[in-house]
Amino acid sequence: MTARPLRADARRNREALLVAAREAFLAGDADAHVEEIARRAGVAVGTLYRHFETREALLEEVYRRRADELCAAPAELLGRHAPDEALRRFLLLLVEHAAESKGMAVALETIMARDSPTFGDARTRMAEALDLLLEAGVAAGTVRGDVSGRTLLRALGGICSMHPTDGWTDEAVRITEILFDGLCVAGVARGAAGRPRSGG
Amino acid sequence: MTARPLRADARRNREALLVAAREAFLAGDADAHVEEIARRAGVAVGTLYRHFETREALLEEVYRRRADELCAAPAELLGRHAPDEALRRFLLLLVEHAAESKGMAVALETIMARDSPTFGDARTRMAEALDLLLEAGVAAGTVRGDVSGRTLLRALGGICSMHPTDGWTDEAVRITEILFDGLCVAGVARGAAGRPRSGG
DNA sequence: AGCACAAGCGGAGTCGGACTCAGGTTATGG
DNA sequence: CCATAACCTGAGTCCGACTCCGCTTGTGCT
Repeated sequence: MTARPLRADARRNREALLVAAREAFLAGDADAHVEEIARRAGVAVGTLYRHFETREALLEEVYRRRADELCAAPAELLGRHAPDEALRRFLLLLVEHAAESKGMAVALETIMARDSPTFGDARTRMAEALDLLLEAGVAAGTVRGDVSGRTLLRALGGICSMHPTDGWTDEAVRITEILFDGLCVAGVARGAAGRPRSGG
Repeated sequence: MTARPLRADARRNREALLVAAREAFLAGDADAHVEEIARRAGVAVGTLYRHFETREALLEEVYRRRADELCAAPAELLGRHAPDEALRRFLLLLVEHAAESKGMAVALETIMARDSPTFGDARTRMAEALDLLLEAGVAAGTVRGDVSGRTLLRALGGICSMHPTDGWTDEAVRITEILFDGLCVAGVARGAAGRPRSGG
């Protein structure tokens, strides 16, 4: 149980592997070969497997770290905005991140969509981040209380499972706004972004 | 160019392969082995590969056929309901299909999410089916015109990338209703869920 | 500094699953 | 009922994830 600290070289290698993997995965090559990642990190595959159970475990660690970075946002947003606005901004933040980095899109998609228990951790953190926002909104009476962060996450996952067609970002943002509006309690919805409901 | 008709035995084998693959894939085992599928169809792998370029090509054909079945629904729904109601029913139809069959969920997810050009065809048909409904709604003035079938498809894909947790269906239906409400033009939205839209 | 040794590392080798191809089999048109 | 092209088979190839064990090295102790 008592995990003694890693030896210095081991810690360095572990970090190098994560950096290499992050480069490969977040750069969009979700099926980069382990051999290649190990080579980039300057170690052999054996070393990679000493640090990560499987290829997928490495993938998860990379995505989990990325998710953690994003999960810091809600608390900060809540400090600066009303709950519903904070929620809106966070949703758009995720979508925009996905738009600008194919890797992030794959990451979001993977974390949210996959069945594998492996991603449960990242998924849970992400869902909790959303719950934080949703609950604040419910407490303020501006957001409906019958949708869980987890469910919302799935819808976002779908939206983010993108492929950079021209104009994708616009549509993704639009449908995210629709989703957001639906989450707001009727009549209390903010009018912020000046989004005219276009007729047709 | 002029494809002469398949020999009788070849046609039979091809069909048997599709049946076997459908059983495997739609039953939820999205990574069934080719060997197994061939065995179930009573042929050898070589035969499988004579009919389908790759494993993924077979997968696609199965999913494409399934998608075609579902794509027949919109036209029929439009004949019996107002456009917005038809749209709503179709969205819920997809979600419910996904709920009752893990395989269909995987199918929807795969068709909608994957980057591979392989699924472009099925994706396009599905998007067109949605476009049909959206356009009818726009013409009737009840549905907004700034969201494409393709985009909607993605959001649904996310919602459907489910894993049968208890209560999933309820949440999926709920978030789909939210999405639907958002698609309706303000003030004209049907009253079903009792959630009048705020003017934006 | 020097030593003991557990932690760590390298990389050839195993294993499993998608895919191929040479040779036998069979539908089909004449 | 023959010729032949289409078809089928399944052992073998290829390739990528993962393993294993002998060698190397950081670390704690004297």
